[in-house]
Parts: sequence; structure tokens; C-alpha cells
Amino acid sequence: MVKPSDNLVDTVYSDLRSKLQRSAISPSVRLVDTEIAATNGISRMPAREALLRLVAEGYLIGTTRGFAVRELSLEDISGLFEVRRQLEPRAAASAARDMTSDIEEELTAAMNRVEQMLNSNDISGLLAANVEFRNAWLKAVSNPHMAATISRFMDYFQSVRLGTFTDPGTAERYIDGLSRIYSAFLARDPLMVQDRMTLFMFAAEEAYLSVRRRQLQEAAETRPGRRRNTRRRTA
Amino acid sequence: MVKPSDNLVDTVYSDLRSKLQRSAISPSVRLVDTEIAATNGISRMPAREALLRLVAEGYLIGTTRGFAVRELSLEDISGLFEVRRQLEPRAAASAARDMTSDIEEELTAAMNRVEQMLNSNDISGLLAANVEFRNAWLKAVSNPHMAATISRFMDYFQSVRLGTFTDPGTAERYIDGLSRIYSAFLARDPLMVQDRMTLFMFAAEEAYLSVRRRQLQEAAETRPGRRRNTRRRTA
DNA sequence: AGCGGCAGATCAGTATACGGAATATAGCGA
DNA sequence: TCGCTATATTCCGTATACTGATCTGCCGCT
Repeated sequence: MVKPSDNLVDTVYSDLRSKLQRSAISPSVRLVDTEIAATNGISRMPAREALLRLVAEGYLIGTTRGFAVRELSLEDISGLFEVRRQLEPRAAASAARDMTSDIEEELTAAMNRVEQMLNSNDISGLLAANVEFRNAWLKAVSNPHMAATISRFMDYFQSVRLGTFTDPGTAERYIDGLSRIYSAFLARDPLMVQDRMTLFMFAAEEAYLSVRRRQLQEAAETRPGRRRNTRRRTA
Repeated sequence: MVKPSDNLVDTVYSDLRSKLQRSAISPSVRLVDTEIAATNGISRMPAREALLRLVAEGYLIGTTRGFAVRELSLEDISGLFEVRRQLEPRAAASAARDMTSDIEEELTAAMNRVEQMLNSNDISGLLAANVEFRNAWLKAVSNPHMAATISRFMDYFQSVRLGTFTDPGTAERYIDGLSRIYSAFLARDPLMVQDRMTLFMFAAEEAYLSVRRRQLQEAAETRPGRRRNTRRRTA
């Protein structure tokens, strides 16, 4: 997943992207190109270009005072899940059909790590293991356009996912759905994978919506009359 | 569809994007940032950033000697259509359900223009009318993420589409499928729209594949030992 | 005549610099 | 003490300059 490539823009982009995947950047922090440039020992331009790319892809938004990670509205979550529902069950089914044994091993390793992290209450480890699991089955999707699109849509949720896993009950239900998908993969049953993934999608949407609702409510309580500027840059 | 916005990057980006949509740029021409900057009366940076954005989105590829429009392989076409099949029938169905009367008017206007252009053998006009038609129903898709994704996947085909419309038989079959979808929209029957769009997708895939196959064969004949460099930039 | 190497040209990548817009802050008056 | 205005700051957008890699074409060698 790490693409060091050779040019600075890609390096910074990959670095930021992986931080976003790990929810390592809070929506409240401001990402400023000069800062990123300084910490990486490069000039503004590569840092800026990486940031703009993330903005174009919808992960960040540009404000007048630095860039910030985009916060999903409830409508965003519903909309994004509508797309995911159309793509992921079908893609996972084709992955189950075409899966090789080494991918099965990766899947097993990821699933073990997920359960291990759940037991040790390691939230960020759980997040990482979760990403591992999805990357494992995505590898078996032969259509690169399909895989890339799915990967992108999944990544939008990383900032919210953290909140999902903090709640123990939700996390356990989430992992339970995941393990059901896992066993369907082991059975190499495309239809079972498809059905369980579909169920999983609906459950996940519910979980994200409720977490986000709570987040928004808490935010409204702590800073009642707070305004945010979003500025131009029509996505 | 035109977003003038206010900053130069967006301006150049929209300009190039609309040119790509009209197949106004041949894959053989090299897009160089300095040239674009000069013609638009701006500096390299905005032009360059617009080009990089198009590269990141997959419309262009970077070479050591300027940027060029990406040519789709047969595998690309199959892969892209697999995604389109998952999204467009469903989205069109929801559009048929939620469509307002003014969107119906737009759809009718676009359909009339399509037939008019077909009769007068105006290929580029046909292309434009076709884009009009799809934009009309996409407006009725309430989920912006869905609409944006579909729009993006459609745009990959503009370079090939030109070839599709050049062949009279294929063009007529294409338009026939379109008019069947149109009448299903008029009937406000989501399921009929969904089914006809599904059929349309398969027919379109066939058409694109055969056109592209012919293109590739012709290219192989005219310049047999021609080599192309694609360079780094791991998408 | 064909082949290999050298020099110039081209163009992407990166760095630095300047201007302007929006925001934050300090100073002033009530 | 509070509100308003002027100044300072921050940071984006754009411009210009430099560097290095790659390609092309020329020239000499065989």
C-alpha cells in the first residue's frame, strides 16, 4: 500500500493518505503546506500539490486558514453507502471466486489480528487490522478500476471509523459481521460472500450514522454558536 | 457543467475537461504545461496543476515529453463497464422515480437533438447531444457521490465514443437503445429504466470493444515497430 | 551505408519569491 | 469593561527561476 515512488509529491501524498487511513489527523488540525514542507525538508510546491490532490479526491477541504480533513455529513454517509452497496458485495463475490491460497492466508492473518486487537482493546490496531482485511480481499478483485473505486470510497470513512470502534458494543457487532464474511470467503462461496457483505453494508451504515449523529450533537453542545467557513473550490 | 470558479487552476481544468469530453484532443498530441500557460496567458503552475489533476483522475498519462490523453486497453473497457453496470441502471432508476417535469423537458430536448444530429450526420453534435442527455438524467440523481462517480466513469469513454458514432450501423443501434431508455423515463417506470439501461450497458460495451479492437489493429498496421514510453507515476 | 556516441533541446520536477485575501489581534474610544 | 476600527499575521494563489532527466538529431567512426 505504500508507494514511495521517486518524486516528492507522491511521497507526501502517500504519507498523508496513510495518516488519514489511520485516522491520525483530527478534523480540527490545520494542514499547512509550509509546515509539511518544513517537516519533510522540501519546498512548498510538492507539499501543496499533494494537498490539492487530496482536496480534489474529497478527503480534505480547503479553508482560508490551511487545509482540514473533511467531515462527513449524515447525507454524505448515506450517499457514500448507496454507492458502496452497489459495488462491494459484487466485487467481494468475484474475489471469493478468484481468490488464491496466498490471499486466503493474508485474509486469515488479518482476521486473527482483528480479533487479537479487539481482545486487547487496541483501537488503532483494530483500525489497522481492518484495513489489512479489506486490502487482502481487494487484491483478489481482478478489475483494477473496481478495486480502486472501492478503496477510495472506503477511505472516506476512516475519520468516522475511529468513533465506531470506540463503542464496545458496535465494535463487536462490526467484527462479528466481518468474521461471517471471512468464513464465507473460506467456503469459497461467492453468493454467500455477496449476501453477507450486503448485510454488513447496511449494518455498517447504521453504525456510522449513529456515531456521526452523536459526534455532531456533542459538537453542537460544546460550541453552540461556532461557525465554519468552507470557501470556494467547488468539488 | 462549466465551473468557472475564480482561480486559474479550476479554469484550466474545466477547459481541458470539456475538451476531453468533446474528444477534441487526440491521443497523439502532447499537452505541455508551458504551451497551455502561454495560450491562456498565465504561468506554468496553474496549467501544470490542472494537468496533474487530470493525471490523478486517470484521464491523462504523464510521459517524459508532455502529457497525453490516456488510451483505453480492452481490459480497461471491460473493467470500466463492470463498474458502470453496477451503478448506472440503479442510479437511472432512482432518477426516473425522482425526476421533475423540467428535467423531463431537458431530457426531451436532448433526445430531439440526438435524433436531429443523427439525421444530419453531425458526429460531434451527436457527441454533444449525447452528453446533454446523460447530464439531464444525472441531475435527477439525488446522491451527489453517485452522480459524480458515474459522470467520471462515463468520461473515460469520450475518446473511444467518437469512433463508435463514426460507424453508422453502430450509431443507430446506440441511439435506438437510448430512445428506449428515454421512453421508459417518460413512463416514469423505474424498473423499466433499470432494465433498459442494463441492456444498453451490455450493448455499449460490445460496441466500444469492437471499435477499440479495430483502432488497435489499424494502429498496429500503420506503425508496426512503434514503441511508446509510459514512465513512472504509479497511479 | 550502418552504427554508436556526443551535444543540444525539451520538458517535468522542485525551489524561491511576491501579492492578495481573509482572519486574528491590538489599540482606541465610549 | 465592551465594542469598533486599524494594523499585523497567516496562508493561499500565482509567477519566475533553476535543475536534472530524457529524447533527438547530428557527426564521426567503422
